[in-house]
Amino acid sequence: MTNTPAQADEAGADELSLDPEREAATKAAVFVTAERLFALNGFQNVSVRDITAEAGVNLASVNYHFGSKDALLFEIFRRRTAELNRERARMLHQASDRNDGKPPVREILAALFEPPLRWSNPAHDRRISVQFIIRARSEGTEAMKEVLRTDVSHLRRFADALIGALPHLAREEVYWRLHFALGMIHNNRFAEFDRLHALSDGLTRESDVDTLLKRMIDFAEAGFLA
Amino acid sequence: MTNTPAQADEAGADELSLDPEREAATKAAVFVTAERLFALNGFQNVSVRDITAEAGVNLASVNYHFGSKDALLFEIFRRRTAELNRERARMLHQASDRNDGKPPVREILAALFEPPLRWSNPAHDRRISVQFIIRARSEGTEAMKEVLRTDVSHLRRFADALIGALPHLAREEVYWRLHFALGMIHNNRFAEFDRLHALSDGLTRESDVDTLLKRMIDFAEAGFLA
DNA sequence: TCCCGTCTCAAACGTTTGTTCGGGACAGAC
DNA sequence: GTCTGTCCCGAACAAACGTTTGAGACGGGA
Repeated sequence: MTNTPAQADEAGADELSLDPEREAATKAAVFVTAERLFALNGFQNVSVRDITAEAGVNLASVNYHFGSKDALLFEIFRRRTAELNRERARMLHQASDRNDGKPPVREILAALFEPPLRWSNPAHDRRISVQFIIRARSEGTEAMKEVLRTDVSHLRRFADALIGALPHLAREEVYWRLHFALGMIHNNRFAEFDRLHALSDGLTRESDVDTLLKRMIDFAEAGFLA
Repeated sequence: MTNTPAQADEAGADELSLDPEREAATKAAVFVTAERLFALNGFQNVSVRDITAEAGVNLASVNYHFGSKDALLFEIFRRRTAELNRERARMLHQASDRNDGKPPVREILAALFEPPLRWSNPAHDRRISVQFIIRARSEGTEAMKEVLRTDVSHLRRFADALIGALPHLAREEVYWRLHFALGMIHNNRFAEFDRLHALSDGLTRESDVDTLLKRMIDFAEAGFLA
């Protein structure tokens, strides 16, 4: 019973506490390496051996520190989505403060689009995290999809804010348009940008994040105000 | 050398010819069963044994008729995307004829959205095919992604038509907005609808395809005309 | 010094995977 | 009848997979 700290760790650290100081260097190395490989190559195309080999740790480290491969995947998923939702909520809160509790559509969309888009900047550390989150939406474990299906608490405030900003629209209509706007984000994958690049004969460039953000907000705002 | 018809078949039937009469019943059974299982459970989560067991054929049938599991996947992908592109091109052509070669944005978007959306109707046979195609975009083989990245010939006519309908817009802008509109389609997955359903407390219903189509076109048209 | 909890290690386990093999059934041509 | 090509079958193969095991290294507290 001495060689199973994964379950004890789960019970102890209820909150998402990283504590880089105290945490074992091996566990952190597995975490970041796994996130990168999963994001780049897909969940099923990366084996535990690939992770541990690239991280320079022992094969058994994954099961020792995380319990299983799926549990490792789920922990990365939980931490990154929590960070993203926190940042989005922070921006929405600021927008609400700036507008006496009634932010306009444009600022609500900015709070929704800007965090993942800014993180997608090639210079940004979290570029990989965004790709991981997007991938989880289609390739995720059943546990992940269960969360994605049922846990919509982070979207409630955005839906309510949009309903408040569009009082003339039926609530049903607002939900659908939020659904469409979210789809625009999930389409921000490597392959989709490559297709766009090929279609436009190199006219479109991915690098300019601020311009892309403005384009997305313009498009979605017009859709909401239609 | 007698037991390898897969390669000879590839050379012989250059075009996508099904010929249900002449084609072996086993091959057709493998094809439709594989498509359904792949679409429902994901490419990597379905084994050759799952397919052959459910289809009621021998395990070796996949390799005998298609060469390999990946080749089977690719053949399904090629046939279904070809059918989808053909239907879209047909609708765009009709819209062009109706408008003296200059169809408006709304009809172009209808040609883009309507085929996959109408096929997604629960009553429609091709519901599975649409899910397969959507899945190929994120879980596909490297061969599929290569096609998705480079082969954009089917989108050329849509991009040109949109540029013609929006002469005041910069070409670059049109390409980006087409990219956004396509993202709205790819978001039409089971899990995404479930999330929308949970978020709206059951206010939104998936079943009504015509209403959804109108909503999507309204949203995207406003984005293009912004 | 001894003990104990934490962590790492090489090695192996059992399962599942895609693929291949040889044989045989069946039908049409000669 | 004999041959030939097509197709199906059970059986096996080698590889890769996630996971488990038992032992050992290390360090702080008694």
